[in-house]
Amino acid sequence: MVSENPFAVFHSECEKTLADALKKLFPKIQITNLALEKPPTSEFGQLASSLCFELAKQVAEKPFALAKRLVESMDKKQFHLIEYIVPAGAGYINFHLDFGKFSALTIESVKEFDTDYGFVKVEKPLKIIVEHTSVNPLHPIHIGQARNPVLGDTIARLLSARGHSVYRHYYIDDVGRQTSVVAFGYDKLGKPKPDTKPDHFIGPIYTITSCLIEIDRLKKELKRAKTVQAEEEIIKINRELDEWVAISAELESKYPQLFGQLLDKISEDEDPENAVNKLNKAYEEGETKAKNLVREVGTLCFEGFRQTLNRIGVSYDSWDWESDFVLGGHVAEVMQKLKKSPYVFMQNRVWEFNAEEVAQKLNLKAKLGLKEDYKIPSLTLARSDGTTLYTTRDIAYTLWKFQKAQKVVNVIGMEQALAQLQLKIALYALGFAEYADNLIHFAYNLVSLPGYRMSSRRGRYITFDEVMDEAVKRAYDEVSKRSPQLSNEEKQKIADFVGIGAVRYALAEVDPAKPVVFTWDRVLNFETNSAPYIQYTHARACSILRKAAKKPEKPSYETLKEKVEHEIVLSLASFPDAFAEATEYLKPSMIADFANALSDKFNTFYNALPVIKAESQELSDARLALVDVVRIVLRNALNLIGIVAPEKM
RNA sequence: GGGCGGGUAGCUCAGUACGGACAGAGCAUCAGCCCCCUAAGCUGGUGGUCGUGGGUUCAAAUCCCACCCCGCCCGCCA
Repeated sequence: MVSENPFAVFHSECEKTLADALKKLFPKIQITNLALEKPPTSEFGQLASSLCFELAKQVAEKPFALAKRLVESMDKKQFHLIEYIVPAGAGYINFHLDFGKFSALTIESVKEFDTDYGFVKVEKPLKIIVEHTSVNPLHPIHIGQARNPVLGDTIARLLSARGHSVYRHYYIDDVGRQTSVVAFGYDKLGKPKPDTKPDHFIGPIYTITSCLIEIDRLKKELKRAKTVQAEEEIIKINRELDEWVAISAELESKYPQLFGQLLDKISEDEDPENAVNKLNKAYEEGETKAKNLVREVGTLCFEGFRQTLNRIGVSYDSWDWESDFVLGGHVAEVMQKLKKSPYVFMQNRVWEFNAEEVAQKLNLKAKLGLKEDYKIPSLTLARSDGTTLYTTRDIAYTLWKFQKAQKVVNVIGMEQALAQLQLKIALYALGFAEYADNLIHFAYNLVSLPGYRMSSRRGRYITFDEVMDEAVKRAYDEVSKRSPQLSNEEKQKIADFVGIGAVRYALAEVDPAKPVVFTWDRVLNFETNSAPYIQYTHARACSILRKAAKKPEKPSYETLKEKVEHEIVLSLASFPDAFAEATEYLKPSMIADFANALSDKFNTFYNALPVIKAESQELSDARLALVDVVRIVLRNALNLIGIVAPEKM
């Protein structure tokens, strides 16, 4: 007998036994929640019910006495996976597994389902778009942003394994003003060919150009403020100016040649800020020259992004240019529809979307988890020069996504929570309530550097490429230390998946809601609770199987009597539930935790009990089978979070 | 000022959605383990007012209320 979810078989057996007993003793009492949960230690069995505490209130009897009576009334002949049931504590009912049978069920099930074990399918598969990363094409992806592709890709893998049709989209935000800034600088330099990785080449151009324009703007503002003697403003501008001048000095010493070139060229311009705005407007209007220029820079950057992401196992089904939605008229169409709705008004010569009014009229606040007296800020839809703003464009993009999918998950930093809320409310306002309900903002917290926030505008960041390079380098040192006998080529290969795996694990393992301060030793961990630890455990399992050099012929699973063996079996059997929960609640970290916990148990087992040289052939075969299924589950879990499961390391 | 998120061992974090049995790991630190299938490992010790104060409950890290600290957002940026 096999099952795609062995623990669920036990669970439903307990449920039925308990429900039957309840019905027999208290036919009139209705209790819907049987309160079955996993007890803290195996001493209390593998499932327990605290229902007697609740029941006690209704029947005026002590919880423990109730537990005792219920247990006594149970029909032991019906037991299959249950070995025995006991009342315990102050009134718990503890269900103990018959591990002889349960080990057989679990091990056979894992073997049978193999590469698909654990991945229980959803009843109604959906088409789901996961939009993630969507870093602007201005500079290399930095470590602060790197949390996004890792989380996004892992979510996509989870949903896909769950049976959904998943499409990974990258939204190329090429319309924003910043894109025009970098294009402006690039143009000033005479569109140079990159002499390094293209995104690393573009990065400093953006930062320096942005800095020079900012200084120019502030100087002009200062002049204006001085003519009207606005003292407070002058102080404020001066402070800002000081900061930017300091940044420019930093940039000049870092990139002397490039800085000089850009300074010369940009100073030639009377009003660089205005030139950028003009470029931005021309781009939105689809003017050929502007379009070619901006797309050229964007494409260069993306070539670099593709390389970076590919290295960590992240790929996309679609790269969506934001400008296509502007040029294709989708954004204008949305604007038209919104203006026709009663929720858009004119203020200071621009159109504003009254999200607050929509929420009130359509009674959305409770549904969206907002306090009734919270006033949702309005959203400005376009600039006074007619160019569009980010969230407005995102509405058009979102509508497009829903033509292709029933559910959309946007992996976007939590700092954009308000914009995402306004976007959702706009969908309701336009009459697309069903879309709004199926739009999920998967928010994650910021990654900062010790002492300060990463800032691409200020050129303060550590690139994702650097982090991976460093991780692989350190992994190489580790491999050389631990396995000096390997060839250089082998060492390099191992260092690669260990280093990259460590980075991926470190970013996926922490709850996305937590803020993260980046430090090297946080990411480059090769000990317990890291990808290398789990990879090592997998390799150890493979090593035993290799050394045994045979299939288990007649395993006798009843011989697996050690506590740690039972714990392993239980863990394996719980993988399908862990997977389903991780997927339903979009919690990639649960898979990492699961794999780590299973590794802990396996290593304890490895250290304490011989497999190949076990006391008897039956036991040896049973343990061999156990090792094999641990290997399968570790591999499946690692694959789910995009980490290589190596046979040797 | 308002909104959102976070606050658990010296450090990094699980656990909070659905309240349950003495709050779990890792790092650091201390003491041990390669006779044996990979020591990137294992065993044991030290270490906790679960931000604070109330409340609900047989039972609260978990639910409710108030407050404190940190971060983010409230832009004709994205």
